[in-house]
Amino acid sequence: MSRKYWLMKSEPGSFSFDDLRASPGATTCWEGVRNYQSRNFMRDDMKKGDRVLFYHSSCEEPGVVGIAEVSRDAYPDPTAWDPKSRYYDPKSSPDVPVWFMVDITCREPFKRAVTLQALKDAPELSAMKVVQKGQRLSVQPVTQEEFDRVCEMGMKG
DNA sequence: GCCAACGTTGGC
DNA sequence: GCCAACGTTGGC
Repeated sequence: MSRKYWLMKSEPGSFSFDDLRASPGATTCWEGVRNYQSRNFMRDDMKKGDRVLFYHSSCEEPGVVGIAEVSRDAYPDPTAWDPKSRYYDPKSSPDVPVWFMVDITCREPFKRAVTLQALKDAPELSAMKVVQKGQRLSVQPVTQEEFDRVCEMGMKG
């Protein structure tokens, strides 16, 4: 089974790529996704070893800032059944979990962020969901070609 | 802060 | 099953 490629959004004000690097083992659980399509991608299609473009959203300069890797297959998100969590959702329970998460681990920061504008300016990336208007998925698939191209852009001096 | 686009909810 | 109301996302 071949490796797959993803883009995952995070607001740097709540969890940035630097936060990921500073986490124990440079690893975090991707808690709090409460969208069915994004959940399905994580639960059904993401596998350990898949590569991730880490994207900063809702910030001064939105864009891809580094590479991460899926380090654990999907498992139930326990914040969904914690009434004190901001991600609490009474639809989910330990017996019948509704929401799932994966773990991701930092691989490599980009030398230079690949801004949303730069993504939009690259004709070969025009099919990426992140450049399309009204596309709000926080977890989205990208092709290997798109992944490689974004890495190239982020790694050039 | 604004607002367009989208997803979810709930009345009917 | 329809659809209006509402909440959220996220760029600007």
